[in-house]
This record gives sequence, structure tokens and C-alpha cells, in this order.
Amino acid sequence: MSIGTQRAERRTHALSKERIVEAAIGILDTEGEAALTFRTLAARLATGSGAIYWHIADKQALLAAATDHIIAGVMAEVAERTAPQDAIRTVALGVFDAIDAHPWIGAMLSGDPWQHAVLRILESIGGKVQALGVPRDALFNAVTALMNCILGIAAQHAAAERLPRDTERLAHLTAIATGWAQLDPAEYPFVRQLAGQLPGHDDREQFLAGIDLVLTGIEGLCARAPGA
Amino acid sequence: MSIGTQRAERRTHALSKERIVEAAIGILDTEGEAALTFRTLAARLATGSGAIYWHIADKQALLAAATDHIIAGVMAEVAERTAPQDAIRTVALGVFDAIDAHPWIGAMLSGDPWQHAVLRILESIGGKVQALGVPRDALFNAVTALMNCILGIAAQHAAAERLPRDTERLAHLTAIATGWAQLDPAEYPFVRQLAGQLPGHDDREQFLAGIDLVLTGIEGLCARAPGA
DNA sequence: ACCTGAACACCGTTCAAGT
DNA sequence: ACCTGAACACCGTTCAAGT
Repeated sequence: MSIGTQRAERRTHALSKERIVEAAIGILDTEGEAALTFRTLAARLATGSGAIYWHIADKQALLAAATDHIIAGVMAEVAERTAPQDAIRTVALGVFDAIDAHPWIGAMLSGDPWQHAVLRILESIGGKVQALGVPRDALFNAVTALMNCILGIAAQHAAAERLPRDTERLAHLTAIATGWAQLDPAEYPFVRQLAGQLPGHDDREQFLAGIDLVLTGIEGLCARAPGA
Repeated sequence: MSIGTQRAERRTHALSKERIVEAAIGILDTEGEAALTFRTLAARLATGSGAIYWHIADKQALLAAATDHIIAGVMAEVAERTAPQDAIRTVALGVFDAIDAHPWIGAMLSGDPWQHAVLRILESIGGKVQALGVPRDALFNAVTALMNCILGIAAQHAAAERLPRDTERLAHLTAIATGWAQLDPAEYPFVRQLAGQLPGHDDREQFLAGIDLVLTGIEGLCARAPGA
């Protein structure tokens, strides 16, 4: 949506929920969460701030709609014709990459379990977990646990990444690790020991390792079930 | 804000970071997240709003300090002399119950991985996971995954619980489930199928089942390591 | 029906001035 | 050193008035 030279060009079409949501995503992605206000959004859409309320209830609904727009795109892309484990990893990585590309959806996804974007993920994962052979009475807990772990790990990653643009990742992590190393040895022996591994770790690998732990646990549920 | 008898009693001692944090927790717990402003907090402390800034950097630091205060209390209570698995479950349930009692810490814990409260949990869990016999090169990923799952699942629960006081839990869940059941069968077959189990489920059991999945996965890591 | 933009009721934060 | 509270620069949201 980068128009380059001028921004608030004359409106060619009427306002719509979709155009508002896309403009909001543009602001969130390029200028960050704090930059999205009804005033900046109205300016970009070349309208009054009150006009937005004709199409969207309030700011929370706007953010939920923006999140849903992105997650819907991700879920539409994941292929179906692979083994359940791989399909689940694909969905999980899709969510991870989406949060990485749009950090602001991290807080949204882990902040409201009833929003539509979460339902999409639940649906996408659900059938695959079922295909794994999880017994019926364990399915509810297994699927929700898996989804919450995906959202939880990905959200923490997104929050960790949310730092001043000029700070480089390695320098930032090194600074944090130095802080860990200086903690009281009597109170924080384990965290101190972990400090050295912090700067060098790979986020994506860390994420997938976490998902695989949950998948291993879910496979354990299937062992006692008969059949495939 | 109901002053009851009277709230803003004469200050007997000087302001301190601890007194400010405790007053903030009081407001957050009794009146909710939206009710905490520097004005209401200053009123309760019988001081000017600017005085708070002498002791605490800004609102984010205030919320982080309040979260740390609560988590520090929880971590101090967990016993040490049990088997690693049980000890981990105890810590996890402690976090779950703390988020249940103080829903506002849910968003805080899953929104900033570098805050001190998260370090406390990491430290508390870390030694126990190590005691489980996880190989050195898998420890970092295993511990962070477990912690993020604990925070992720508990945060989703806290967010789900954050609803108008007059709505009763069962009625609310039933309404959500009805919405699920009315989704398009072609697009949401799985979620529709899950709808029936939503109103009757037990949150605490759901949480523990999720943690146990991760623990099973972690035990799988230990199998290939020699020794205990 | 849909849009405009001033107005309302707030915020977090700062800072000159007090003690 | 520590506190006061008015002032500043914002918010989200509403609503009479326009087209």
C-alpha cells in the first residue's frame, strides 16, 4: 500500500470496512502499534475520524478485524495434503511467521480467545489433531492446549522482538544476557547458566522445538487408542 | 470508585515504591485494569499524580512492578522437596491461580519476556526440568517452551474470564458455543463439533492437561540420555 | 445512507513551584 | 530530597449538522 509520493489521495470509492482494515494494517505494519489512531487512520483515508465508526464498532473491533484479515490469509495458504504432523507444523510456522511479520497481532491473538482469528487457527489445527488419532475424550484439551502453546510461544517471541528499530538484535540479546549473568548466584543459578545460550539461539528453531514437544505429548495420547 | 468509609486516609509514612505498587494492585484487583490511572492512584495515596513519577518511571514500569510483586509471592510459596514433575505442576498451577486471581497479570506476563516476573518463573522451572534429565543441548529450548506454554495457556484462560461481572460463566460459555454451532458447516466442521464440550469443561483441568502434554514431550527428550 | 469535524471526557507525562 | 497540581499533548468516542 505504499503510494510513495502522496498519501491522502482523493477517495475513488466509498469507505468500506475492508478499505479501513487494510489502511489500518498499513499503518500498524509500517509505523507500529502506537501510530494507529482514529485521527491518523482518517487522515490516510481522507475522511473524518467519525466516519470510521459507521463501519466499525470501536478500536478493539478494528484490531480484531485486522488480525482476522491477516490470519485468514495465512490459513488459506497452508496446504492440506501432507501428514498430520507436518501439516500442524506448517500451520504453526504460518502463525509464527505472521506474528513475526506483523508483531502487533501477537498481543491480539493471545489477548482474546473468542475472536474469529483464533477460531480459524483452531479449525485448521483441529482436524489434523483428530487425524493423529487422539481419543475423543482427550481431543478438546489436546487441541486447545496445542493452539494456546502456538499462540503463547509465538506471542512471547513477538514481544521480545518489539524493540527500538536502531537496536540490533544481537547487541540487544547480548545486553539482556549480561544482565542475566549479573544476577545473584544464590537466587538465580539456572538463569545465569542459561545466559550464554541466549544471544546465539535461533527463534524459529526454538519455536519449532516447543511445538514438537507438544506434538510428542499428543502422540503419547494416541498410543493407548486402538487403530491407526 | 466506592470510597466505602474513607479511602484517602492521612498518609502516615512517606511514599515509597512498595506502597505505590500495593495501592496499584488494590485498584487493579478490585476495580479492574481500566480503573488504574495515575489520578485514581494518586487519590488513593492522598498525593499528587506527579509524585508517583519520583518513585516509578512510568505506567509500564508500574504494571511490571505490580506483576513482579505477585509472582514473587507465588514463587516463594512453592515447596521444593517433591519429584520434579510434581514440582513443575505445582509451579504451573501457582501461575495459573495467580492469573486467575489477578487477571491483569496475564497480559503483562505474555507481553514482555524480559520482565523480572518472567525470570522468576524461568528460574523456578529451570532447575526442575534439568533434574528431569534433559540433555544439555536441549535444555534451553525445553525450558523456554515449557514456560511459554504455561504463560500462553494461562493467559488465554485469563482473557476468556475477563467479562462483565453480571454475566455468569455458564451462560456466557453457552452463548459462545451457540455461536460456534451456527458457523458454516463447510468451513468450520471441527469447531462446530467442539462446541458442545465448551460450556461444561473445567479450566483448571484443561490447563493441567496442556502442561502434562508438554511434560510428556520433555520426558521424551530424556529417554535418549544416559543415566537417571 | 453515509460522511464531516468540532466537542467531550478523558489519558500519561512533565515541570515550575513549593516544603 | 520529595511532593504538589496545573498544564501539555494527546487519546477514543459521540453527535449535531451536512450531503
